[in-house]
Amino acid sequence: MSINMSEKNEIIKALIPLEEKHKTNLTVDCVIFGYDQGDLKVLTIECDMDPFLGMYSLIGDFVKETETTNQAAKRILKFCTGNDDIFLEEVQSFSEINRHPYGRVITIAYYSLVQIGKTKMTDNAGKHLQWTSVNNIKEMAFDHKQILDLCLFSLRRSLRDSPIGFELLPKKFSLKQLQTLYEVVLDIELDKRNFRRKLRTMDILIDVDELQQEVSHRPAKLYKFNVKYYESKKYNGFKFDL
Amino acid sequence: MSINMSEKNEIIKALIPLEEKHKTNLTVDCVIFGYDQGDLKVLTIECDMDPFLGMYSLIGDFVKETETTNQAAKRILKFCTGNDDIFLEEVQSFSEINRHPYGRVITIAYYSLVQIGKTKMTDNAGKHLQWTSVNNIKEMAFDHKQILDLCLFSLRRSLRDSPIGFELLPKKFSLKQLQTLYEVVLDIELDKRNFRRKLRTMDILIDVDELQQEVSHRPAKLYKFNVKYYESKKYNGFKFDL
DNA sequence: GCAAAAGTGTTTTACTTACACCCATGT
DNA sequence: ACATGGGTGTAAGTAAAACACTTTTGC
Repeated sequence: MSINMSEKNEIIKALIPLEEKHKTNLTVDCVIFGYDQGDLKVLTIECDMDPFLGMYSLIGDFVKETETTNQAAKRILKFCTGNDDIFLEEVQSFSEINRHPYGRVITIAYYSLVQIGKTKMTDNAGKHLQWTSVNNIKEMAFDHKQILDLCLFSLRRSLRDSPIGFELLPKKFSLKQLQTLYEVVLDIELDKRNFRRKLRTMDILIDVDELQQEVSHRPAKLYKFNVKYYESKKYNGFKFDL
Repeated sequence: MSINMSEKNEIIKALIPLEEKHKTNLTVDCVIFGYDQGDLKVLTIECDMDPFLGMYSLIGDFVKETETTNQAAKRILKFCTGNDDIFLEEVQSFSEINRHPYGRVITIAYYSLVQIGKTKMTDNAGKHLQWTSVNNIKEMAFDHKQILDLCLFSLRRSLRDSPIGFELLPKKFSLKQLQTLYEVVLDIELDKRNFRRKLRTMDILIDVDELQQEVSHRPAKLYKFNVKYYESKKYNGFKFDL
């Protein structure tokens, strides 16, 4: 006696207890942003799934029974970049019925910010990871372009009202680097003197008393973000705002 | 031949195809805010599940195979309030392993804003729905207090930078009503004249040329929110900000 | 000494805050 | 006429925007 696939599925469904009936496939997808030489990048892989073969895809995985969605996202980040302790923020779920060719898959989108220099890219599992300029991505597999766009929107919003830009820069950076980051990601122009004054009055940078190396012009002073000071101030009515 | 429950579960698990292995129970939970006489309220039911019996609970349900999470939330809202077309916003997922006594259940939290006067409370399915003052809720079933707190945080943020306060008021309202709403929800004091000037310069209210009825003092003028005008302006660099 | 980017203050303008009295209605 | 909340403008202070030249380094 043999049964076909859809008969088998029917039998399985009948066996599954009531409280299992509503179960759904749940994944997380990570928009991993990096910043390099005036260019906002996102970590992509080539999609190996049928109607989207070869297209850019985000990095995601199923949420396991023993982990939270946050832990799933952190696991993916660790896998892709080699780092724990990465800035991570949940953005939104995506649950259109036919968003995935395999069947119903609901995903929760996260974005994270990494310093490209600190990531050891593990070209693992045969999948080729690469940093792709956000501006060069016109389409992606599944609904991943939509996910990317929303995460970018969310990043832009957060960039203005919390000090997360530093997550994309090396620990020590020049004021010019910081300003360019803001200009590139937000797609705006900033006045050098006003930008610097604002940072000065916010008082969240530490002058590390070092200079840029190997530039063919006057080297800039380097600073680092004063995390502790900011953390202590932010619960005392202080508002980051750039 | 008879088999016990855990044996049965093992058999079922073995039958389930690979891509089903990661399936999880997914629900949505709705924080339905209403505003009444200077008091922010939330729609609650009594929990009928064991360790939380009798405690306040949010309203939620499983996400069905044929609906998006948004549609699930809208279905719940329709069921509870009788209305479609309700302001609805996804906030965050909650996925702690043991957040639910039945087993692994991941939920996506939504908050929505309704005009209490417009809701026909359907005390359906034997569950008693009631409006409870947010300030009176010290604990809730499951992790629902945490969900409520986060939704309230999210509401407060949105209240300042988008014109959603109107969703909680009747179509026609006085400036005082609007100001009190802001004061109550944000827990701040506002200056009457400055508040009014700000609204005047934003130019998003229409004077409906009616007066308050049945008050034992000088009746206030009534206004309505100029949705169309706001929608046309917001893509032209205009920024709501209160 | 010249190219290239770093660094630095002042003035104007717009926005925010603080504040007190008269007005319209019901009783 | 009085109690109650509705309605209005101005002045001072603070934050944002606009703007140009000097300094340091490598070549």
